[in-house]
Amino acid sequence: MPEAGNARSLVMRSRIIEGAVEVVADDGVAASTAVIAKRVGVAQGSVFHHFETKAGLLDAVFAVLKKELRAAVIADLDDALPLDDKLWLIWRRWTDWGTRNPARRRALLLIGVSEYVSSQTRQESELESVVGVELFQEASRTGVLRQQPIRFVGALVEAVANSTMDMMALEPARADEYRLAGYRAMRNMLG
Amino acid sequence: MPEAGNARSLVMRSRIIEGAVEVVADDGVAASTAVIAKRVGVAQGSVFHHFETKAGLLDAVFAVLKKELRAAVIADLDDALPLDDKLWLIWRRWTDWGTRNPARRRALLLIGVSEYVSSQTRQESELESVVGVELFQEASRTGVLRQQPIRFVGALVEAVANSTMDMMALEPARADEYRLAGYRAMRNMLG
Amino acid sequence: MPEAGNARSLVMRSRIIEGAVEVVADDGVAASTAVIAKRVGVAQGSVFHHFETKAGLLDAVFAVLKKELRAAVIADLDDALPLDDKLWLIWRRWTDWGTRNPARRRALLLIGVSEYVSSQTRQESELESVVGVELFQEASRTGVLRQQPIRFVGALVEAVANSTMDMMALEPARADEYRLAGYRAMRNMLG
Amino acid sequence: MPEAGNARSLVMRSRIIEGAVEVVADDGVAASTAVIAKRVGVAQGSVFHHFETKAGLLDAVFAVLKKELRAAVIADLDDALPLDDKLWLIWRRWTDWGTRNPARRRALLLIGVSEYVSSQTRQESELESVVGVELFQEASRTGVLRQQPIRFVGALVEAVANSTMDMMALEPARADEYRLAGYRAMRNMLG
DNA sequence: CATGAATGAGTCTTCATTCAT
DNA sequence: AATGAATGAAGACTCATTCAT
Repeated sequence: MPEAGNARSLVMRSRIIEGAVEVVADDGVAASTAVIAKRVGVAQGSVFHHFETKAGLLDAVFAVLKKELRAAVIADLDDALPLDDKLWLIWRRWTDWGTRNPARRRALLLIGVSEYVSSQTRQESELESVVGVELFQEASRTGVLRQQPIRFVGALVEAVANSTMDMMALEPARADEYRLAGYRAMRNMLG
Repeated sequence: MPEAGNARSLVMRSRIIEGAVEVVADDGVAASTAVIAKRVGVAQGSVFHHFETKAGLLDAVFAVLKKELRAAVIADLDDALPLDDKLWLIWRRWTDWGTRNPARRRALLLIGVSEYVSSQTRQESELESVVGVELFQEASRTGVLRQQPIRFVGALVEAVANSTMDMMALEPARADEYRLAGYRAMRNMLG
Repeated sequence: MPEAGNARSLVMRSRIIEGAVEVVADDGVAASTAVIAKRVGVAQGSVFHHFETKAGLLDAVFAVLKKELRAAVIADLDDALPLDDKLWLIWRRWTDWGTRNPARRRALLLIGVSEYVSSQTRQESELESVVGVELFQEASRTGVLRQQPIRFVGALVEAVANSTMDMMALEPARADEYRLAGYRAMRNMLG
Repeated sequence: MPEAGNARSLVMRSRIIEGAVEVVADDGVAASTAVIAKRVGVAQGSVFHHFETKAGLLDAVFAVLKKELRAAVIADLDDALPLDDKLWLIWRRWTDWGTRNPARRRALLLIGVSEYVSSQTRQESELESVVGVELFQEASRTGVLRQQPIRFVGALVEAVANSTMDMMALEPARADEYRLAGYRAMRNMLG
């Protein structure tokens, strides 16, 4: 396991993660490490030079994708904006990310429901999300979900977002319409 | 492969399906057919007398659970009831089923996201759901989701239901509260 | 793992054990299970149908060889015989077994010093040996080893026997001479 | 490969050998070179700057330990001493070395029965032992082992010594007693 | 029909060794 | 000389599936 790792090593680590994203998106989490290695063009053993186990690799993939998604959604959010503008901006970025990175979205979903994510990573990624979710909770403060745990609100919003993105992927021609309908549904749901 | 099958054979088929439900709920879809056979108390080979492949078995499990859930939710629905009463009744039955059959719900979810479900079964189970979903669509006819495909509405409702049941399972002491909050959120979402 | 196992299965189990004996004698305990399977002419997986792990296999080999050696040495020992006649008979049978079964002797030795033998098997095989070792202890009752634990006496006798068999294997032409010299050395050692 | 090597290089070579002793004593000859390197605190690759192969390393370890044991046993032996005094002195030194260096003794034993020792090293170490063994042979000149090859005598003495040291290690409280009993047994054996 | 032994392709993982830096 | 990243050939073990009984 390279502790700090030189530049070349870090590049290789990233390449393996990217390969895993693609392969998992294609074949699910049951995809073999051999296929991942082949996709990246490295030796099988090299995968285990960078990640202790397959679980360690997929855990890292999950963490990376979560962080990436969060960054894409939250980046440079103007605090001065009205809440609704912020929510709509987040929604647009979120669904954009999903539309532009179908493989990443699919990999994130698949790994997320698998047993490959360590509870630590799951916890950390949940914690980091809090900032974004808080805005949705704020929006729900006058609705039927007031007094519900942030976890519940977050789960509901995420569920609606994912269903929306599923539709957008299914009918790209009407993607904009689905995005808006999904947003309004979510907005109404919060109350 | 017993096409129609005598009574004894059908019983065994059911027992294998039930065993698969339990094992998948415990160990995920990666559970081996050998473990399923052992749980049921039959020989490994017997599983393949009733199902051509493991995929065929899990496909059948999925179909059975979907049908069962649908039956539990839709059964004896009094057409004369006001729409909102019908929806609440459905919601209560749905979440009850999930609360009382955590293994079945988990198995249904896990198999549902796996590659073991044939597209035919997926299509059929979607078609069968239509009757129930129509009520939700009807409820959405004046809201932000009016003119959205029934598939979208259905997916949204299902997503909210599942998030609700997740919370109910997480904190059984507050299950009733989550059930109601989830229902209202769903109701608001439809508009 | 076949619980009782039918005749055919038991035969295969024995064949795998015999194959393991040969391969371990040739290549040491580091020999791969694949080579063992190939030597026997069965599929690799079949080895694990009969033995849970490689350790389980070698453990069984050890137990079988120990039991076999013991049987060959102790069988039909006339209690009426004078002690010295008994000891010499045992010695001859022991060294005969070693001479006639070089592979078995080598495998027994190699597995014995490896970490593949479970402590349970080791204990059991030690317990079973007691009967034979008691005679040597009896012979040592007037010598310098009187009052030493039977385990010590047993270890010393076994050590001398093995050194003797090593020499016999090295120079088969003088095997009889080494056998006798070894016996006398052991006899003197006991006192 | 440093042929002669400067001082620093020789030091490192020694450190690697010492690391290998410890690791082999702990984990057996199957221990990986990576673990050895880590124990020493050098890079994996560095091991192979000083030893061509793992076999080469363990071969060297074997030679070093053999030489060390021999030196500890034979050093400054007063030729004027009576034979029996010399033998007892050797015996005490031998068993002392084993008691004080359990890891070294264990490593020596484990490597000795492995396939890592080259036949050349084995031969050389046997040759060097001759000087010590000669004394035992001399002692056996009137006993049942007279006219037996020195190799046989040596093997027998070594076998008894090792069994003795095993017992000493097993019950340190009675170590002195076992040492003496083992010596007398050996002495009687030689005749 | 039921059984469970047998199969062999496939999985994750380890490790001695090489080599660019 | 020293490093440690990269390699790829094995290794132990799993498992869906087949088939003789």
